[in-house]
Amino acid sequence: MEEAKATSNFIKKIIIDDLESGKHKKITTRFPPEPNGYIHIGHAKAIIINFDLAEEFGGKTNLRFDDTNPVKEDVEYVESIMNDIKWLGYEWDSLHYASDYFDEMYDRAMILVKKGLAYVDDSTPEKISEDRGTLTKTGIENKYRKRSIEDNIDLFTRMKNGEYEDGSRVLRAKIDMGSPNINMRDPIIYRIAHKTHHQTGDKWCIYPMYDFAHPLEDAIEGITHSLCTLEFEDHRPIYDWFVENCDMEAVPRQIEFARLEMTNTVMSKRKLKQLVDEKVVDGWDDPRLPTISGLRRRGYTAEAIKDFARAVGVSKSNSLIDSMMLEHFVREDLKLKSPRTMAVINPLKVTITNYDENEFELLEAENNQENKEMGTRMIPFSNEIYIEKEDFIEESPKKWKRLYPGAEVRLKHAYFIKCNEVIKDENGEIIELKCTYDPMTKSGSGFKERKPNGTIHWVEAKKAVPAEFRLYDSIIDEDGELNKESLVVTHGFVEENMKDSKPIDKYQFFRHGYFAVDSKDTKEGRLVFNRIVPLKSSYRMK
RNA sequence: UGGGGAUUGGCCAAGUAGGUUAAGGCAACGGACUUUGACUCCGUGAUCAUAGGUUCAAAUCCUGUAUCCCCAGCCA
Repeated sequence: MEEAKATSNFIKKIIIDDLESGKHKKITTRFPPEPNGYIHIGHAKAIIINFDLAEEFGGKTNLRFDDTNPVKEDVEYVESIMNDIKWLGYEWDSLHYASDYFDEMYDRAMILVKKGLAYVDDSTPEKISEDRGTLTKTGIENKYRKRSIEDNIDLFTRMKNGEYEDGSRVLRAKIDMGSPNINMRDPIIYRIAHKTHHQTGDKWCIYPMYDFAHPLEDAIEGITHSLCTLEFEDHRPIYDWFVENCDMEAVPRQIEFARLEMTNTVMSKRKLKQLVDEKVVDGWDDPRLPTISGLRRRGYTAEAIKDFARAVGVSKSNSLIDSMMLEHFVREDLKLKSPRTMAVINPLKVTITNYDENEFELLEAENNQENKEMGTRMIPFSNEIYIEKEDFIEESPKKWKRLYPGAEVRLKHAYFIKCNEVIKDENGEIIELKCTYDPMTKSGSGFKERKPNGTIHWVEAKKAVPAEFRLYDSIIDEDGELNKESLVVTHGFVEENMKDSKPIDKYQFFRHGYFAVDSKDTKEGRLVFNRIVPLKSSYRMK
């Protein structure tokens, strides 16, 4: 499709400025996830912005795992993140780990110590917090702040050598305890954690904090434009302070933008992890989650996600995107790519009384009327078929365009049928319809003498293949509570020729929307379909 | 009684060295078409948070006010 590149935005203007002024010849961006969970569509937005920007201006983009806190991280996550980025269709210029720079970071911290710009603080966490002051109360300097450079060199070296307990000491930057920006009140730059790191093993027992590590990582890699989300605006002064005082040659520039928020879903890693850990969902790739792996399993395409992110744009205002927008781009992308096929997700048996029960015929059906290149297929027809329960009603409302007693409708790709008799069980449930068909009305015959009361889909009963259908709804409702009906499962039938469908194959089922074969639960002889998105307003009665 | 951001139609979002009827997308609502109530096609909405000011002229400049978001992890 003719999607527009990201609309013009403030980040582009900054880049163009920096390029035109000669500040940079090439730009370099980076995507710096912490490997502490699976990435979601919000991360995808950041990935797309970073890669698209670099591509548009002839630069490059690095992937860097910001693994400065071994307590929360795991290799499982680094693998899933790489996999998801590739699936989105991006290739990073080079791969890095913040932990690759631990030696250099330590040396740079020592530069700070030697300049008298960092000190070892022996205070308890509680004391540090107390001395930091509050939003309206200024912070106060403690006695450790006055330690000599020699003592600090010695103490910091011992910290690194593992002579102290976790939490007993920290290294702090000496900036300004009286700053109105709390983040500048002598931020902690190293903490002690005797914990095995997933990349560096037991080499280190002190780990750098984000505020210190991130600007150095960017500078070391020669990142020119370091994009992050709005909550880091307050951190920009620290970012610049470390780049300058650690004598970094390269001077990266931090630019903040609003994170993606969407209606009816959960976009916080913490909450997603909770849903996974408490087994409320199937795993990080549950089709109801906005994780990349969940969206992929559900059947969303990378193209659709990219088109969506580009359409949403980039700005600095906190916004809540209507998830209808995402659904739109998924339908748009699938429209010409997926075959239209018939599936009955809530079957009602129909016997065609004037069709010979020993007879059998094959009808030609187009795979996609909007994309003739997809060709045609042959589908069986006989005296026994299934139609959708919802397509029959005993008392027809005014604008009902489907079947009811006495009415005639077209079976898609086949004949007109007319309902003559309704069969119910002892509970009054409709279990079968007796209909007659009109051979004159065969699809493609050009029959025009009568107009049917609509067109409905069906599958031939004797050869139909059983399948399970999973219909998803928002994981949370309007009140932000967990939606207990976020998954509805039904059992029905699909066309015979779909029995060899492969996981992730996508189809449009008439009136029900787009479906993908589930990649986890579809096994030999068992077909499971995830509904990707419903068709727009498909069942609404005007 | 701190600091940093934001505020353009229901949801996003262009537009900011002031100057014709304030782009576009999503949603909604009409109508046409239709062998999917889909698709497609046509049509419909804002004076730019608010109050003043500067100007021949302001969403764009100035001043005040309101509302929302972020910051007091040895998380990122």
